[in-house]
Amino acid sequence: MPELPEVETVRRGLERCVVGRRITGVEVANPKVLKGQAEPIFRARVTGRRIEQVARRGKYLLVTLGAAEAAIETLSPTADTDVSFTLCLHLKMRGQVRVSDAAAPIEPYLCVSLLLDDGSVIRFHDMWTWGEIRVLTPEELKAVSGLAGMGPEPLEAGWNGAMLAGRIGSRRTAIKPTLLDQAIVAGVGNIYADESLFRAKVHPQRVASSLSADELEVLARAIRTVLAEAVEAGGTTSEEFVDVSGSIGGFRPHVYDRGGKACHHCGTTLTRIRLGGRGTVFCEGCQPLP
DNA sequence: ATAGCGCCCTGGTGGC
DNA sequence: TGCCACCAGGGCGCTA
Repeated sequence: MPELPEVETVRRGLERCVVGRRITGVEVANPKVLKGQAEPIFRARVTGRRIEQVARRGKYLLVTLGAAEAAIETLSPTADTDVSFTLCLHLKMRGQVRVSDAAAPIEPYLCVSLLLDDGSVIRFHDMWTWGEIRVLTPEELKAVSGLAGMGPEPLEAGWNGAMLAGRIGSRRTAIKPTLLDQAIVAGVGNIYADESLFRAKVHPQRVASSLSADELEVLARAIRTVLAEAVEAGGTTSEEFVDVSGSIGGFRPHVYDRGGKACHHCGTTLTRIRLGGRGTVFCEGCQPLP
């Protein structure tokens, strides 16, 4: 569920709370989220390092780690002190990142804790354990397949209809599942694909390559606007998403998860279909097929 | 090359 | 009322 706005909300929270802090300890409660990275490697690469910056690429959180502190270095003999490591996180469907006092009660489904030098703790929770948290070298980071082929950031300068058109090329798939492809546009998931199509008044089953340049321009702008509004609101309102302090977001979708309810714009009952294996909600009144 | 599907996982729900 | 089958869903990797 966490998409670009939710991941960006978490990024901002981490930037505010943990940049400059040093990681003094690691607790792995559920190694499944390490996705095959050996626990001693994870531990050694993280321990003693300073959190330099927190970036986001699509739905990935990328935490840059600085040099290890000499005193702690000796406790981590396998740590490669010459390499700058990146803590690479993906929340997938149910992952949550929280920052709290180390003495605060532990929420359910805790997977990894990173203890910090000011007495706080970063906790990674994931009910489904689909999420990922690994510490990677620059080479390993480049090899992350999802990052390597990722499409443009829709909130950055240069994002427009022509860029979207270039990514879509001659694709014959429906526009909705096309928007979910991270190689087309970074960070859009099921919620914001539906919301963007609704805002752009584009039917989700339109063949992607059949959209005109004008329609793609409107759609590109709709994606940007919807994502920017959701970032501003601190992410979508859902029990499944909270920011680093545990607060839910303020963005309320117009169509997502509202199948069978009235369209906010025209009152038509919203239609729910399955498209590319994903639940899809749209308004037949506002988003007609041409 | 590209599209579609199964897989990972577990809480909530609808049906019997 | 209780139990169980089934559904949701991001992204990777395999298949056709």
